[in-house]
Amino acid sequence: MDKLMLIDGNSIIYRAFFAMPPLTNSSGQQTNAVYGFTTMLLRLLEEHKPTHILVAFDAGKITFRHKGYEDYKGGREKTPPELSQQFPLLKELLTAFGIAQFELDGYEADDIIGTLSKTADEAGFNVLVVTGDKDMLQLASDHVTVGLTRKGVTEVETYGPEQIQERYGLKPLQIIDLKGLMGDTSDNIPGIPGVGEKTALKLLHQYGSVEEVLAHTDELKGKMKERVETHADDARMSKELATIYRDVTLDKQLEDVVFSGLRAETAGPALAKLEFKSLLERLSLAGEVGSAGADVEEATADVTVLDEQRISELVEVLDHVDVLHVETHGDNPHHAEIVGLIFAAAGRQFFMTMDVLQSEAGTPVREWLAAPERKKRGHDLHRTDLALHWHGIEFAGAEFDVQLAGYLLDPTDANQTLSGLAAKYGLSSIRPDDEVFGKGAKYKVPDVDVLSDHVARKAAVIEALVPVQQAELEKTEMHKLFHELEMPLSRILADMEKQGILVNVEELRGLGKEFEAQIATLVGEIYSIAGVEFNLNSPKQLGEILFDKLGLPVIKKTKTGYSTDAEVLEKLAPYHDIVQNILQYRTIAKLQSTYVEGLLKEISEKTGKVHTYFRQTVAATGRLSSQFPNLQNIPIRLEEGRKIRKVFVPSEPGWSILAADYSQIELRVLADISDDERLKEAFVHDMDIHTKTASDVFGVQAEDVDSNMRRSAKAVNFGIVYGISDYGLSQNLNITRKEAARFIDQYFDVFQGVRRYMDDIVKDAKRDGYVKTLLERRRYLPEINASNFNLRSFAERTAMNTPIQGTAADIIKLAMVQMDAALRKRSLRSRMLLQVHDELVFEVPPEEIETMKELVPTIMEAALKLSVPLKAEVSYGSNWYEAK
DNA sequence: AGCTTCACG
DNA sequence: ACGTACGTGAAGCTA
Repeated sequence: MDKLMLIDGNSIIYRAFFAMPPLTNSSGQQTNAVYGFTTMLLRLLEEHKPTHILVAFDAGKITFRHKGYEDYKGGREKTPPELSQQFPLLKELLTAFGIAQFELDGYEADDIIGTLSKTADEAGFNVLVVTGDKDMLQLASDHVTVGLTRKGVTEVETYGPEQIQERYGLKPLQIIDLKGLMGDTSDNIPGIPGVGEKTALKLLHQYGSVEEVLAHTDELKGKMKERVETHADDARMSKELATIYRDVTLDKQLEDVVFSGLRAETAGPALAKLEFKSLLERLSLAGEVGSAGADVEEATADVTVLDEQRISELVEVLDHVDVLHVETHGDNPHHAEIVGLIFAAAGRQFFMTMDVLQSEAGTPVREWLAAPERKKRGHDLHRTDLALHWHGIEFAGAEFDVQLAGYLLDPTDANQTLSGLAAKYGLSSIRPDDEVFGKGAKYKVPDVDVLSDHVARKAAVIEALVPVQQAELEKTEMHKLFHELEMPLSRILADMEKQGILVNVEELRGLGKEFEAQIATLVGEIYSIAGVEFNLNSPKQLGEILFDKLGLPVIKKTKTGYSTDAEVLEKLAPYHDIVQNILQYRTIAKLQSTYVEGLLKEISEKTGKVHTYFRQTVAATGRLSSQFPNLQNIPIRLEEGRKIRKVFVPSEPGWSILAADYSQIELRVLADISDDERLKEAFVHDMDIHTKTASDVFGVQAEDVDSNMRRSAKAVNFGIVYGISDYGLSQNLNITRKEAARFIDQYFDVFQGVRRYMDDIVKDAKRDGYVKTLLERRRYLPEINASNFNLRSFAERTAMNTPIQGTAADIIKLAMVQMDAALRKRSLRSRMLLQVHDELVFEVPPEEIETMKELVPTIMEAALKLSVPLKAEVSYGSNWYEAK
């Protein structure tokens, strides 16, 4: 049976605030009311196990009740700041718990609760209303129970019609009459002076209602008669004020308040942030994995350290390996050392070092590692794969990676280490690696007993995590995304990285020579103009020269001093010749240090190639990132830098580099998810989207769009994708905020579907606490309801941007999985080498060029069916530069 | 280690 | 009034 719990947020937090002793977190923020509220909430969850929950808050200062009676709640003390500061904390915590909350301008929490309890009652729910306010007893019915807090908030006493009868001798609705007669000083409801609970009850037991009492004043006597007659209007008005309005129009449906248990991956951190340690421990998620926690302790008790003789003990149970963990050292997985391996199998744990694995006796284990049908569960199997590969050991069959699962469950959590995951899921703790091994130069592998114990704990935690995360992935509908996209992709990425891309070193050194000469000239000129030599790479020294010595106007400041970024320098260029030289120096120096010297350092001695590492668990939107070296930011916009691309060449003679990129994928995704007719039509006809936007926004024919209009429209389109703000657009276009705001308004007037999307997605985020992509990838936005304007605005822009950027990321990932399958199926020799967000780069033998020219864009365009076509453009050449 | 700058999508 | 455009990684300087 469905059970709805409706909580009167204001009433409970108020009571909690006054009932709880002051409690402050380490940053000095008082948290006692949130703590009291949460304690009560957790107790209610355990006791009542609701399927639906809503916490209602009062909104705005003026409710419809004030319209008839201006003094309503007049006598009330102003909310103390120590309490009002706690509202945002509570709202943030509720969001993290996955509990819906709601407020509506002009209405009190009572009315929202009254309305929803009625709806739910009619829909056959059992309803529990939780409040500190006796008025709410009027809501009770056969299926609606009212819980009143007693003694602060620690206990809740529940009332149905029977209990109300027992306590007051009244029907639930007569509570309103009771209030009408006796009033309520806390809400400044007058009632009849001199009539308290006792008298009011006596009157009601005799006459039944305020109206009946007033109709029979002749039967009353003396002072009482006089009072009732003089204050008849007060009584009627008081009754009206006390009546909870049960027919508010809400855009809140019962399905919006479904509660499917505390959301473990966000509830834990949110409680930790508030420093509610005792609650963290008693939290149901700790209970949920409590037995797993015990298993961790047990599993680590028995670790067998294998040598060449004893390796057979593991070989015998290889069929039953539950978890594999390879402990590595080093940031770059291509160069990672392997400290040791641990296998959890048949309730035992087996540890070995690399020399054992690589010995003759290790052969069956190596075969097991290489067998794709032998499924592996572990942490960061992508890294494991690469590390083993460079040690001459092949790896296949990754089935469940707890790091990748942790990332999907909360992509913004930077700590996806096992130690972090263990803490988050309330498992037995793992010491941080830094502490066990030491960090940086102090890194040292400890004795084998310490080491094997440490990694055994890791294996045990992985084993405990797998079922918990699997359940969470199912609950959040991300299991398909995980098993069918991210897990397969991790193997594909590893393959691309092992393959690497060949660098023409002579060509790169040649470019380095050219840059070196240019830098020397520029530096000489700059020093001579400045009249002194200084460190050009120091923004501080450069600032002193420009602003103190040469007296140029200060355009912008940074935290630490003058800003000297390119935007500032552009504005300073007219004032002094030195500025242009500095800009040019910056450009070339960047190319030299990052792209010539940086790239040279990353070329593998073994292969002569660069083997980047695509990180699959860092970007909050679902994108990949690239490291060691970053091959996703190789210059292209300026010709000087673009030349760098010439050094990326095919690894076999006669082959070509082929690149295919999506055209306007983010705006096409926006067209699809916003369902904006105009935007969709633009893509159905494959128009130049910026020109089309300009023509629509400025109301001119497409052929009359000049370059300035197109440039503005392009900036607006970018802004839309980023989560538009007038300020951001004004900065980008160098116009005033007002003008930018006008552009945006005009844009939204034309693209009304986009406006609706932007409004709706922010609303959804405020309600759910997260946004998602077309493939159900989630991103939680805990700050979406923050009272701090900056934090909230940032979260709102993120809410707008993430579904767009994230869906585009989903699409190209799908294309990569499908591309990999197609290359295999057709036994093509072409190799996928790089992904650059909306672009895939391959090396292709000559006889496959024609095939790949067709195949790659075809697969990219069909990767996911949208309501607008996707478009991919392909080109190829003898190096990456030529593939344009 | 944190800041500033700048390369990419 | 509030002060930013979304997402990354690398290099060099400063404290």
